Amino acid sequence: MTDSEKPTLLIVDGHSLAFRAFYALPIDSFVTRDGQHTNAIHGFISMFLGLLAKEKPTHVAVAFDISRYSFRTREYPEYKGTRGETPPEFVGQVPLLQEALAAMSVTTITKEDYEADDILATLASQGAAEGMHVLVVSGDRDTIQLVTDDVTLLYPNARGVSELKRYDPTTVRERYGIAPEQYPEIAALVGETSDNLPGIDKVGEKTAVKWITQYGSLEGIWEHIDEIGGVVGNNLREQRDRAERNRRLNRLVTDVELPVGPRDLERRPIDVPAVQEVFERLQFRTLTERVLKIAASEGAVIDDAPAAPHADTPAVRTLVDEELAAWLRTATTTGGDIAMIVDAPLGELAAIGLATATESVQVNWAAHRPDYAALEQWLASDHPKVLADAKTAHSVLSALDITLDGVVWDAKLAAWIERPGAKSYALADLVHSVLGDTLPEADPNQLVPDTGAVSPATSAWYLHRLATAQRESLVASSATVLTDLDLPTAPVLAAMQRAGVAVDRSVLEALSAELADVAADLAQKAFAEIGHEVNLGSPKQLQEVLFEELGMPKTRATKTGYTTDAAALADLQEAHPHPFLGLLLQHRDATKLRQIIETLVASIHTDGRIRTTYEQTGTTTGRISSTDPNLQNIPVRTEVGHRIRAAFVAGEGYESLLTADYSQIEMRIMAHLSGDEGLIEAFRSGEDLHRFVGARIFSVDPADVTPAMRTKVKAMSYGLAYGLSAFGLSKQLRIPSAEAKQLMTDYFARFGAVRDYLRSVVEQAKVDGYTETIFGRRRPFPDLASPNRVLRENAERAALNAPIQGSAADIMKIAMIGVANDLRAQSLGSRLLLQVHDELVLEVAPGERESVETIVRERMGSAAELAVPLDVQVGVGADWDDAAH
DNA sequence: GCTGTAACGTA
DNA sequence: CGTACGTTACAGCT
Repeated sequence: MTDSEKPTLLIVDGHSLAFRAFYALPIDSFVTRDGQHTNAIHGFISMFLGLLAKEKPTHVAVAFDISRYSFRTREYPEYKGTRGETPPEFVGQVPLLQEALAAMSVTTITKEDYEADDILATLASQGAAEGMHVLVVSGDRDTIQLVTDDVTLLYPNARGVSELKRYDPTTVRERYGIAPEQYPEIAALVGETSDNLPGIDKVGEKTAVKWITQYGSLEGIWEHIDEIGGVVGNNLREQRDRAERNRRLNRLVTDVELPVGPRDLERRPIDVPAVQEVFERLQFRTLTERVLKIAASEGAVIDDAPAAPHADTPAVRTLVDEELAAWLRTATTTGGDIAMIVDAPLGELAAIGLATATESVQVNWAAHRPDYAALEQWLASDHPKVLADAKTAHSVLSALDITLDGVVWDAKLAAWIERPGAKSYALADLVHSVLGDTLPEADPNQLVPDTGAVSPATSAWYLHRLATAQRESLVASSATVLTDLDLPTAPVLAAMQRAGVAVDRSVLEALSAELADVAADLAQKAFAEIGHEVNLGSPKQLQEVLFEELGMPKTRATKTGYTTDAAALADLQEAHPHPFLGLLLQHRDATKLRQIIETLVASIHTDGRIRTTYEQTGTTTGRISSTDPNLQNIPVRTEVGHRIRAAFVAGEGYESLLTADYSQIEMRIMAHLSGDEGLIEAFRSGEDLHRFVGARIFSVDPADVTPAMRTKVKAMSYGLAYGLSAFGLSKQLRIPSAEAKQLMTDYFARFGAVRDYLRSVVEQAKVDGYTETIFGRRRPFPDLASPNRVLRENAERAALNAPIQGSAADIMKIAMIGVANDLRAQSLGSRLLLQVHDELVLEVAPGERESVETIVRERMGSAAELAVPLDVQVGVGADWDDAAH
């Protein structure tokens, strides 16, 4: 019989692999709607399916421990005694995993008084004896002893369970320098911390391997025990019983009495309905598909009817004219919210789906049909409406001059507020994760995009159910954030997107051409310095030039080599000056700016305006982001930056641009939240912040604070809210780390409450699992409990920043809502155009400058009542640069 | 054509 | 070993 004809028996230690998966996968990304954690199940099943596909076993079983007590704990009660409590999130996943395996027709085996590894050992030896090839999957090193020519061990590496390392006799010898059956003898001498089995003092792997190699076995060592000298020799003689006890405990039992033998474990067809039921409950989607795929390839019959919409989905009626008016009359008078899907595939309204809890109707939009009066009236009314994406609905409808009011819920915003940072807030994904129903999705490859997808009316019906579930589960503070902050912000953003901002194309084009010349010139000079051409935009080619040809010292490592970023090049220039470096930096600068300008020019609409899209659910902190193009990162710090901003102008029919920004809003929030008397006084005094703080820290008069001192204080202050370390501060300021440390010490000596506050934020977040802004916006931080130090410390810095950045974002939203309301209430023609986190840009209609300035100052200044004033800087000018102060 | 990485623009 | 974003070119993949 050749190897490929041999039956293959796959046996898995369920507990140890599930536990590995538990720590490998983010716990918060795998939770069902009723709070059941599933990350261990998901990770295990995913790994298991991979094994089935790759190894194609003919026989399969998964073994589980029954409890942590076995014959080993009876012999040695401290066995595995160092292991802490099982995490509560892991508890409960094991029975569900066993259910899932049962549905997949996989035999699970347990045995009272034995550990799973003993079951593996027994089945492995029986399987090998019956001529099978055996694959043992376990995260316990003791299973190395099972490896033979017929038994291969698959052992998870440090990265979790996605990759398994294969151990056959050769690889065991390569790794440990001994034969597999000798491994437990090594382990007995060295001990096993995770099992609470101390070994011989001062004996590590090296010594143990040396002795076993020299004397063949533990028995051999005992025979020559008096020949071994030194301290380790003494230790060995004194602690011999430890090694002998360890060896008794780590010997796996190969004759456990089991209800099944290897031949009984032949793979059986997957129970498709059972898999669908269990996986549905676990809210697994991609895994279900993977299992069903396997089932299909094995010939199982699958119910491939179109993904079953919920059994109670009401029939869809398409309404027009009087029918529509009548339906709306009834639906609005019967009370209750109406869910609405605004279907606009290419940004243009195609249909509207409406639903109550029991009915769903559809209005197919046809241009120039006159009879939408009842619908439009209803849309503009305050009858409560539930949406899936309010901002888009406002955009689409306002383009048709249709007013939308009465929006009381937005499923997308609600889902984001509950869980910022989630992968998707698309309706189908929310319906799946919250309700457990699978909405058929449109096939993006199909020419007619709608085919296969549910109708807007049915979507609306699902939306109704989704919103009902969300309203029950969303905590009160989050519901307030939705109602008071984000729902009213949506129409403001929609209007800003629609307005766009006028730009002077010729200014941008001239600047672009100028920069192109500069860049070409710099490139030629740079090439001359090194004697050949090179793609200056390719980090890879640059590394070749810098580190090979020019022989410069290596910089900080990246994944693909060594960094060539601006900071590193500046460092290189100091240590190893070379004209190429300066030319390269200038070239980078010129091409980057030119590229930004080109992107802007390419996005100018025919009316001379640029329109961005604001993402209201794109951040974890509560900020808004801007895409396509991003108008929140237009250069400003350099001379060219100012010239770019000068190209943003007031459009036709408007007299100027007005900019209004909060000065040092994050520092003010820190002063408020920390209650630091010194910082509060700094802001109340009206003195320049950094001068005031510098005077305190360096014990001088404010007038005597030098520019150098001010720079340091400024970097320190700003860095605080980001979790800056002394190391980072010294790096940024290019000062010795001792000086940076001293600076931090002096800072906190004067402003200690700030440090106390930042610490308390992290402490509280560790207790609660989330942070909160002044207005109650939450951000979860699962990684604060991570055993991985890098992950945990990253989370700590993000956590101390979140309430500060998030509160600033909340304040700006309140201000925007207020400004937009006042402009409308006073019937002004001026309008909001841009938001850049702490800055607003408005387009001022003729004669409205003073009114607009008053509104903006008032609304921004009073958006929150803090312990310190909110300072607003206003400027007006013909263009964005001119308007900045 | 898609995806990951490095680099860099803003608050 | 400083938070939050989005965009680009390059490089390597399918």
